[in-house]
Amino acid sequence: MIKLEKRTEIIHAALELIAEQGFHAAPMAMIASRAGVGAGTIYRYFANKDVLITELYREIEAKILPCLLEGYIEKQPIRERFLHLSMALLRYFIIHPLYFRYLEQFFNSPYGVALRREKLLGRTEKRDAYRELFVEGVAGQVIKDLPLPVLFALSFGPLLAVTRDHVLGFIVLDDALMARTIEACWEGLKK
Amino acid sequence: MIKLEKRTEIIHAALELIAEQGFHAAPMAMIASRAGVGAGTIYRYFANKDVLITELYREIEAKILPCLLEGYIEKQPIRERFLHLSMALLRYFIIHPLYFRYLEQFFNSPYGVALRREKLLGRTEKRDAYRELFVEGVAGQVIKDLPLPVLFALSFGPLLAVTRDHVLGFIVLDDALMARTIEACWEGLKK
Amino acid sequence: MIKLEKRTEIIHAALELIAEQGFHAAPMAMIASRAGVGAGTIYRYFANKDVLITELYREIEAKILPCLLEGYIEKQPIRERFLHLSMALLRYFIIHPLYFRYLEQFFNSPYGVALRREKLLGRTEKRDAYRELFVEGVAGQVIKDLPLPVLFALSFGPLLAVTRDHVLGFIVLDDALMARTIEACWEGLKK
Amino acid sequence: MIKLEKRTEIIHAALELIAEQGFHAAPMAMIASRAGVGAGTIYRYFANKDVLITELYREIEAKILPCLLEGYIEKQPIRERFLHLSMALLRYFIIHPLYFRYLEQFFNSPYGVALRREKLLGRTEKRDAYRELFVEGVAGQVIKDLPLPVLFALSFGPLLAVTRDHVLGFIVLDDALMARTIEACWEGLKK
DNA sequence: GATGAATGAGCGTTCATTCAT
DNA sequence: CATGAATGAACGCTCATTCAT
Repeated sequence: MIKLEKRTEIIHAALELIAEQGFHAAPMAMIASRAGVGAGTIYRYFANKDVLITELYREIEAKILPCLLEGYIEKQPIRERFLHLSMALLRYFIIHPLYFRYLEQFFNSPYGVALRREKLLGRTEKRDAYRELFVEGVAGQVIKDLPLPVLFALSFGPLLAVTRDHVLGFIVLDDALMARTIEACWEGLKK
Repeated sequence: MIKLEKRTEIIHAALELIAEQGFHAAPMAMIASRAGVGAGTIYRYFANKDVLITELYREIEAKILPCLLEGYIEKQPIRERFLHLSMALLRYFIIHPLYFRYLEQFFNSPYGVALRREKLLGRTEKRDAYRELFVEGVAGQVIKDLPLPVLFALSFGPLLAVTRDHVLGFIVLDDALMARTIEACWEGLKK
Repeated sequence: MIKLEKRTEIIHAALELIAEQGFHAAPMAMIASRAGVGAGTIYRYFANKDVLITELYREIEAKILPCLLEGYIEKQPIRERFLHLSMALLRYFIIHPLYFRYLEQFFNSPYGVALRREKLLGRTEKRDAYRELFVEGVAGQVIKDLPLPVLFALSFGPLLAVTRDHVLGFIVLDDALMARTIEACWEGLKK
Repeated sequence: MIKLEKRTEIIHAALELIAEQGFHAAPMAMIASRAGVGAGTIYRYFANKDVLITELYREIEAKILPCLLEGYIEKQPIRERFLHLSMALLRYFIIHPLYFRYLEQFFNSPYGVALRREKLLGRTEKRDAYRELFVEGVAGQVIKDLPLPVLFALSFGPLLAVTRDHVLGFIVLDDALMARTIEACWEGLKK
């Protein structure tokens, strides 16, 4: 369908420009021209720039969750589940560096401020998998008895940092290094 | 000297506006008016906005390092030195939330992109204290044998994340919680 | 015939939107959607927006004239004929406030500028009824010997003003008030 | 003072463009270029286009009132006062046709809609002079006992209509014709 | 004939920077 | 030295019109 193709082109052009150069390098006219459409055309698919930016964010997020949960076995021990989720997360971002960079830009822009608040409060499903893990782990005395935000910090802090380093080319995250990094995170978490 | 006072006022106005609302809320005219100077005056102290923003960044960084090293004893065991540096870092940001928020804005803006690259490559002094620590720790088999960027990630990742959570009001970082968080980081690092 | 129905729908949609909210609230796409047709379809019936707007004006005008002349008796005295025409005019606008509001919008828009010139020069039929009246009245020394535009002003000026007040809800024009208002106009006209 | 000159130039450019061609012919860039200033400069004097348009309206209005009341004698009979005010009004518009045309454009645009409502309710000083006149005249049985809006219509309706005709060149309003026209209005008003 | 997706010129507005005073 | 008025390029967005289907 033509309609969907154009929408896809626009979303993709926005993704590339913003992920690669940041929001300041992505005026609507440039998004349009990279997408190969007229400037006004964008507004047939997105009410305004805010909506385009947020929609793109949601699309990315919607793609991540299923990947994390693929092969995820609820009955496994907490440690194994943590390793699984984290490995999946790292792999996803390594495969989709544009998504990672976009998310970084998004959360550090006025567009993402409101959403960041939500996320930090742990309202989203993706984090819910982690959240359940942490709650269960704390209750079962497997994980340190620290406030949830601190547990999140101990997990996502290093994971996102190494992903950034990989994406920027400072390190090469192969499976072995990912595994060792995640293992280190776990050692910080575990009681 | 009048000259320095104006410079200081300008820097401070920029700090407040950017830290509190982000770059998009800090046009030069607003910085000037909050600083109590004419719009053109800023250009007598800073060649352009880029320079102002970067200069402010450097000033903040220059203030942090001495604080981290205050009471820092080179001869202490690696663990103690890590705890010391990290405690000092957290305390510094808790006391100076404006600086923390500015740094976050800065690193996630076009202005900070070049510098981020530098930092990640570990060229700056502040990180050098940590760097020495890590190099020494790896050599002495006290710290995991992971690439330096990963070690940085395991340390700064959680520390900056909990600081953010504190600044945004999601948790309250008192000395005890800071200590436990840093301890957890250490457990991730140590062999 | 389908064709005529569509044309009617388009004209009617334009009438409603423009009369109720003004030209600025009536983009072609909105007219089309209210008319239940495609945006491009309008251009099969009207060469462009200008033509649509002008055509709508002409249709309204064409509807008014017969109403004014209904029951109009050429042989009656001038005063009675003036009262008749004016009463019919007021009643028409009271019954069709959308037409009245459209005409107001139209004459005060770029679209109507050219036509206004025409009208003021007295080239249109509707005014011709009045015009004959005035010419005859002046000749017969029944009406003041003033230039035609002044006589038009003394008649239409108050009539349109009270209609506007009625449509906007500032007064309620019942038959009695209409009659008294028209009578007052006549007293201004008569010798 | 340069500041005032620029402001004046901008106001004047807006007045000319809007009075002569209507709002549609007066984009900010054109106002700026006719005023001989940069596009951004207008915004140093007026917060936005709305404000410019409204400010211009207020300036015109503020100039009219004193002219109407010059030589106005409260103690004169109602008829004389009506003739005085109306003569002054007509003369003012004849001398300042641009003002007249601007006011017409203004009141028939979204900008003036709110103000029109106010005016029709008779809240403004200028009309207050007329209003007092009418109230007093009705009470003293000199003027027809009609609702105020109708009395306004019988006065302003013809006066504005003949002014328009003059400004557009359909008639030439000399003092004699003005006097006769106003006299005719009075005959419509008086008991 | 009818459609509505696509277009792009043109709008109002912002803001980093300059320069006459 | 310091100023702040002036600038104009660039932004996000609208809408009359076209044209492939």
